[in-house]
Formats: sequence, structure tokens, C-alpha cells
Amino acid sequence: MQTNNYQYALVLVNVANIGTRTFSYLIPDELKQTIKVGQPVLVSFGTQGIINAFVVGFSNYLPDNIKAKSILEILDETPLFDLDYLKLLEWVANYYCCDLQTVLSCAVPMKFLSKSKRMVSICSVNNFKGNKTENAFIEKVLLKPISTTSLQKHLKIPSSKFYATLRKLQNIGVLKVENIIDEKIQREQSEKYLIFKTKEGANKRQLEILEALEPLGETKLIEFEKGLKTTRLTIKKLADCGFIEIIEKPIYRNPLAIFAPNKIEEFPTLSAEQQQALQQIISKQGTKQPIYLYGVTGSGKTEIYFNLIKNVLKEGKNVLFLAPEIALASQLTNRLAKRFGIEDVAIWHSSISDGERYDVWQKLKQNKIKILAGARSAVFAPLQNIGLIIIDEEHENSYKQTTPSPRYDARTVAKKLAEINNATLILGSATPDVNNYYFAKNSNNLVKLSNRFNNVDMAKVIVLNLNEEKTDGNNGIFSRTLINAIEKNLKEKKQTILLINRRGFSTFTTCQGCQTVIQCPKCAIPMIWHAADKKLKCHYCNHETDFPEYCPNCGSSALKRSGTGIQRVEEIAEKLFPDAKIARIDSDVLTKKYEHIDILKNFQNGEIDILIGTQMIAKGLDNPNVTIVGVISADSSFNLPDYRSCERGFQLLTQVAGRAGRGDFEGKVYFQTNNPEFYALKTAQEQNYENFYEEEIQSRLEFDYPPYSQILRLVLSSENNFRAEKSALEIALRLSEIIDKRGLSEHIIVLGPSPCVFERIRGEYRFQILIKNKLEEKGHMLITSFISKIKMPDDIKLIIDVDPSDIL
DNA sequence: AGCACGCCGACT
DNA sequence: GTCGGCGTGCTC
Repeated sequence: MQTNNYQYALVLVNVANIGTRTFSYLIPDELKQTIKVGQPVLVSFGTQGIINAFVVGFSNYLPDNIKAKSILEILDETPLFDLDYLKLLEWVANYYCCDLQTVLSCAVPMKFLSKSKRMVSICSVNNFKGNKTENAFIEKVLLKPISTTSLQKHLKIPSSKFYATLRKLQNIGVLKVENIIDEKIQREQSEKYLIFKTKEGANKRQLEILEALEPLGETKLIEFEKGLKTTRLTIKKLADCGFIEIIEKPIYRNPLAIFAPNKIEEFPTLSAEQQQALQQIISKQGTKQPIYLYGVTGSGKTEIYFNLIKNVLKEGKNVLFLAPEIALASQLTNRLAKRFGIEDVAIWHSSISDGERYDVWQKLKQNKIKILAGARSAVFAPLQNIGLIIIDEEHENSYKQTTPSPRYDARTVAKKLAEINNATLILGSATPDVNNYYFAKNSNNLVKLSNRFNNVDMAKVIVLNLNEEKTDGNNGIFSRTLINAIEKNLKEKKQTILLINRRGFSTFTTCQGCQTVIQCPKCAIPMIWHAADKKLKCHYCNHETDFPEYCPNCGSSALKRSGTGIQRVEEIAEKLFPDAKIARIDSDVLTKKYEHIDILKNFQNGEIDILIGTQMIAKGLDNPNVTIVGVISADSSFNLPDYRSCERGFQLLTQVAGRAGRGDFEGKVYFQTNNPEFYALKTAQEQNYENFYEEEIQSRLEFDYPPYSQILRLVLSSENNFRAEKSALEIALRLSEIIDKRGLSEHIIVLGPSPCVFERIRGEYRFQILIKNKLEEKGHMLITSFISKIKMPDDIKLIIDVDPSDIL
């Protein structure tokens, strides 16, 4: 593509309140040869002054009534991304029905786009006599150059007057304003090194330092400083006097260096089953379809991944390895670094520092990274020459971004990325996503690992029927069997995990008079009693109130708290097992910064007998001393009105069951239920995914849910109930018309609008339209081309969610 | 965001 | 008449 024939560049700017948008700028003749997509440029923008932006495209046309300004400067000749990269992002924008700029601002770290600082300094004050304000300006700036923002703060004058004065003083040449780009982010970090030159003529203290430096030769400044208890000022003096020389060497901050494995870890021998699975995967690698590695917990999937990585590296290609969350990505990165060396491995997720992000981005662009591990957002990192993409724990929801837009799914994007790069995509899990399992099965790309490594037995799962207990006169939330088992466990000094998937103490408060349930005034969902701080809380918007004395509906004082939250379980457990050390872990505890780390540490050390937690304890805990896992209410996770709730419930129960019996002792898992025959519960008891899948896929077929359709969800919300519903009706109607006109109403089904399960959140009424598309890409294009044209008035919000992870 | 523009009420 | 309050709207 001949970029230099274009007159205008499409430039992406990032300014608050506009968000990230593209604008057209004139390309000056002298830049026409060098300008490229992906380059950071300097432009003048509106009243913002000069800002940092990106070239994202070229054009010969200008929107009507627009006067284009010129690009001022190319900040860096090396583009931060290329056209292929933009093409992937464009695909994402189309698929998820949002702007390219939205995807760009999510994919390309916007810190690179940050506005440069504007520094004000004195030019000349010769004979200048100003008024009061003008003199205040000069007085402040005379001390040292100062940024425009802090100058304005100091002077405490309104911005219009401030900028008028600033411009005046600039025009008459008293002050000048310069743009300073944040060097720390823009440029590579460098390290200072000292080189000894001479010690002649040095004073006593200087001589001490110089003599220490002399035998060392070239030395890192920071390390030298520490060792000698000296300061940078003294060192600088030495350099100024010519005793030493300071040189700067660019460095890449490698956070993995802390682990600094001296020798690379060896590859362990694979079991026969692992070896077989590996061979199967290798034989399927040419099929260009995702390959599914389904292996029960502890079956040794990681070693298979590592062997695949080794093979791909041998071919000179690179590897992207995704994990569902940051903590797991970090762990994974450490393991990869130990196995493959720190130089070739990098990490990418939303919480790495700006400096690290910049470094890794540059390294990726220069093809200096061979293995990139990361969370969801790592699919957008500019890793070159990808030969293999691995998505571990593929079923996890966190691969889908729910908010804000782009509501992308890293699994879907990774599939596209693999396609573009002609790379192998491996999905792995012990409890597969029904969708992905279906596609793997149908394309004959399913590889199974059925045995636990070293043949450790799975924990035995016992289903406890609470209905039977009730008829026997036990109305408590603990069945007798579970109580007995925990007592026995305590005597044997073993540990217990209890799962209850409800935060708070009581899950709802009902008026005994009129049966009204106390709801959050803004969210229309039951308020939950938190005994510890004696407040009713809304789990959606965090709204808090005191417990009401009277029913807001009928005025009765007979308000009763019922439903079992984790805090009630904790309280009852404390009464039942008074001698046991009991701890609770849920997101309420989590907010108290380090407390949960202590709790987990104490649990790992065996100082806690019973750990009670919400679903966050279902994953990752690997404590060999845990022999009992109890699920207080196994049904609660199946009851959400969402087509995937059974899948979720199955995954949760299977995962938590895996926490028991990890050591040499037999583990037992108890599911308390009112519905012991329910298929998702029974198959979870058997820990038999395939039986679960067979049942689940039938119900998906029956109701046209994925994988038999693709779901697109529209949510319209507004503080005005009527207006939200009206616009939802309009959209549904117009879409139905389009579909009918093409005779596709059997293949694209528009459901709703109907109130969302959570009808009102934060004061906004919510209506949803579900679109079930059975025509794959063709249908999707038809739907999105209609939806992307919808314009909403300011008081109505429209959320477009393609392949939503839930429909609540 | 940050600034211009513009439309009203309180003043020399 | 005009100075200055801030509500509205635009930035290639």
C-alpha cells in the first residue's frame, strides 16, 4: 500500500469526554514519505493544545465542513502496530458491534496516547510592565518552568482569563509554552553505569568512593550507591569534575528476573496417557480447527501444553498462553520462565505497570518474546509470528469482557487470531464449556485425559437429601450426616471446607403481614442482611440501609429475616462446633485488603479447622489436609433464570469437589440438596462431565440455545420505565420486520422485549431483547448491520452484547 | 477536559 | 448599555 499518496491521515486521539475518536489531519509534504499506520504523532486538537495521537488510517476525503489541521510531528518512526493488527481489531469491532476506536482504546494501552505536559517558561521580561494578573504569572514562572495545569492552580484565576493571559504573554514573547512528552513511558527505561577515570585531585570522601569504584570497572549506579551509602548528588559531582563517567544503557524491565532461575528446569517424563494425548494433538494440528484437551483435574494437562510449546518454539514460532485471571497468569508465567528461561517469556494483563506494558509491547513488536502468558487482554498484545495459542481453564467466564464495551470474548478473538496466523488453538479444561465441547466433538478434535496423574483417587461425593432430614425433624441448614462427618474430621485433626454461594447473613427480609420483600429502592432486588455491620445491603449497587422498624408497605413491625447467607452459616457453625477454629472468606472479607491472604495462609498452615467460603474458594486451593468438603445448598447455583446456570452449577460443584482428598487421605464431599435427582447435581456427584453434557446438550437443542444458535442480547435501560420499554419495543419490531421481509423468521428469532431478571439496577429500568441466530455468520451480519445503525436518545442506554455470558 | 459562545440578571 | 454568571456544545 502506497501510503504517501494520501492527503489526510486518520488520527486517533484520546481526550476525556470525547473518549477515543478518530479525526482527519492533513499530512505535510515532508512527512508523506515516512508516515505509517501505528505511528504516534503530535497534533493540535481543539482548545486542548498539542496532544499525542496515533495514525490509524489514510484517506483522500474530508468530512463536510471540516477544516483539517496539519500533523505537527511524528513522535516515533517505529509504528506501535501495523495494518494486520488493525484488521484483527476491525474484525472484533464488527463482530461485537462497536466502533474500531472502542476496540483500539481497549487493545492499545492508552497511556501511550497520554497528553503531553505543557511547560511554561520565561522567554524575556525586558522592560515588560504588565497588570496585576500578568505580573503574578511572571513571578511564578520566574522561579522555574511550571506546567500549565499547576500554574493555573497556583494563580487561582478562572481558566478563560488564565488562557487569555497566557496567550497574550506568549504572543508578545514574554513566556513560552513547550510540550513535554512523558519520557518514562515513551522511551525505554535506561540504567546508569559508572566508569572510573581518575582519582587525581579528589578530596577525602571523593577518594573513598573512587577507590571503591576503581577495581570494579563498569558498575551499576543504584547498586554502587547502596553499597557505599552515598547519594546521587555526590556521584554527579564526581562526574562533573571528570573523575568518573556516567553512561546510560537502555534496559527492559524484566519482572521475571526476581525468579532468576539459574538453570532451566527439566521436562519430566510423561505418563503413557499424557504421551498418547500429546501425539493425538500433534496429529490433529493441521486441521485448522481448535483442538480440545479435556482432562480431569490433576490429569497433567500443563505438561502436555509445555511439550507442545517446546515443539512450536523449535519451528521458530511463538506462543500465546492465556489463563482466566491475573493471579493464574502470574503463576503460569513463573512456571514458563523456569522451564523456558526468563528472556523469552513475558506477561500481559490489565494490571501490569505502564513501564512494563511499554517495554513488553516494544519487545513483542521486535519479536523478542517467544512465549507471552496473560489474561483476557493478552489476545490483543502484538505478539509476532504466532504458532500456538493455548487457552487453559477455557470454560471460565472471565474470558468474556462483560463491561465496558468492547464486550469481547478472548476465546473468540483467539480463534480468529489463530486463523489469521495459521496457528494451532488449544482449549483445555476439566469442566468444558458446553459450546466449545460441542464444536470440538463435531470436528473430531477432542482429546481426553481420563485418569488423574499418579492415579490419585477422586474424592467420593455423597448427596444428602434435606427433604428427608426435614421429615425426620431437622430443619437446620446442616444435615446430621454432615455434622457428624465434620465432628469426626475435627477429632482427626483434618480440615473442612464449606461452600455457600450467598454473601451476607439473611438473603431476604419479608413482612409477615403483607409478604412484601424488602428491596433495594434503586435495584428492585432483595436487600441482604449483613449481621456484622448491622445493615441491609444491596449486592448490586452497594446501597446500605438500617434494618427498618416497620414494613414500608403495610406498616407492620413483623419483619422476618430468612434465607441463608454465608454469615448465618458461619454463626451456626460456630455454635455447632464451639471448639473448632472457623474462618470465613468471601468478597466482603476480600475488601479488607490483606485479611484474606492471612486467612488462606492460616488455612494452608492448618491453623484453621473449617473454612467457609463463597464460590471463590472453589478454585485453586490445594491443601492435602482437607478431607471434607460440604456444599450447604447445592441447588442454589442451578436456580438462576439463565440458560447456562446448570452448566455453571455443574462446574462449581465439580471444582469444589476437587478440593477434597488431594493428599494421602481419602476425601469426602457432601452436597446438600432438596432435589437429589436433578441431572446436573447427579452428574456432578458422579463427576461425570460427559453424562452432564449429553443431558445439557439436549435441552440446548430443544430451546435453540447455543451451540444451536448464537445469542445476541440487547439491553435498554433508562430511569424512565416507559421510555425504555417503548424504545425496546420499537427496536424489536423493526428488527422482526427486516427478518420477516427476508423470510428468515424461522432462523433468526427475536425474543422480547421483556424486563431483565434484574429489572432495575441503580435506578434504571432494564429491558432486554434476545436474538437467537441459527444462520451463523450470515445471520450475524444481518443482525449487526441493523443494530449498529441504532441511535439512542441521551436518556436511554443501549448495551449490545454478542455471545453474552449471562442473560440476567 | 477545556474552552468559546451565548443567553440572562446586576451593575458603573 | 456591558460585565460576568454558567448552561451548551464542539474539538479534524
